[in-house]
Amino acid sequence: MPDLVTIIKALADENRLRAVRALRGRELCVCQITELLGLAPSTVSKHMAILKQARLVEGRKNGRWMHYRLSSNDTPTEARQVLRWICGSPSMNSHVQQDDRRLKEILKISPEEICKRQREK
Amino acid sequence: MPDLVTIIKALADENRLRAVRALRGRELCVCQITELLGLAPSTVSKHMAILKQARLVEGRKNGRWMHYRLSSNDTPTEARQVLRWICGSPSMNSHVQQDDRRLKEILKISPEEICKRQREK
DNA sequence: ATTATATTTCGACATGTGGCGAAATATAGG
DNA sequence: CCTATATTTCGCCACATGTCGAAATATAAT
Repeated sequence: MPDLVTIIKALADENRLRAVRALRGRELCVCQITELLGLAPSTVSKHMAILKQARLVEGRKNGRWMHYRLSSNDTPTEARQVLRWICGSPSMNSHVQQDDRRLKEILKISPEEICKRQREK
Repeated sequence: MPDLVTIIKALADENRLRAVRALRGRELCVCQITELLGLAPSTVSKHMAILKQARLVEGRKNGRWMHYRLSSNDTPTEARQVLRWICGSPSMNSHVQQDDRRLKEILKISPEEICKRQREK
């Protein structure tokens, strides 16, 4: 249903690309992505909605937490191809290596702890 | 040199996508693309400049005519992959089939004739 | 040289987009 | 039921982007 332009527009933003890349091989909840990108939760929520509308990611609600993952079966062929392309692309942008490192740290602590810290700021 | 975001942003526009698709397997001059897209020449020129900066197309000047083609050797790997993807994607947008038809008509007449007609409007 | 003309650059404008904070929503836990 | 809280929606703002027409540029033709 979402055509090629919708998919490409969804990916034509640095932060959304970083989010997509962070979702390789795992689910992340909004607060984790927020922590990685350093944006307001409302902004991250909007970004994820755009990715979801393009069928690039899927959401799964678990209690108060919303988990996002790269979409799999449901995905149009175009989207799946481009996801492989983006996740495989080594020189995506200047954040790649730093994001990988930061994400490793983020995954060490629980989402609860992340939210708590974010509240305190 | 142009990173992934630059390339994707260059493609995140309906008219630029149509232009790229029209360039499969052939060169086109600005007036031909202008005729296809139905935009002002200055607008088309700007679009082509954006595609060129992302190294998705190359320009060749021949007299007063500027010919654009999909870039080949010079292209970064990312760009070449995504070009294949876009040109191969069947359900790109609602214009695909109509564009293919119109382009066939446009190629029948000479660029000189196209420019003449455009001047008269 | 002067004129014609294909393209690009420039200036202006309307619209789209990314960002935040505040308010709304939904759910867990007392 | 009431409070706490993770996320989303809404309203707003600054800035980017697509578009055009006019002016500038470069080249062909007379």
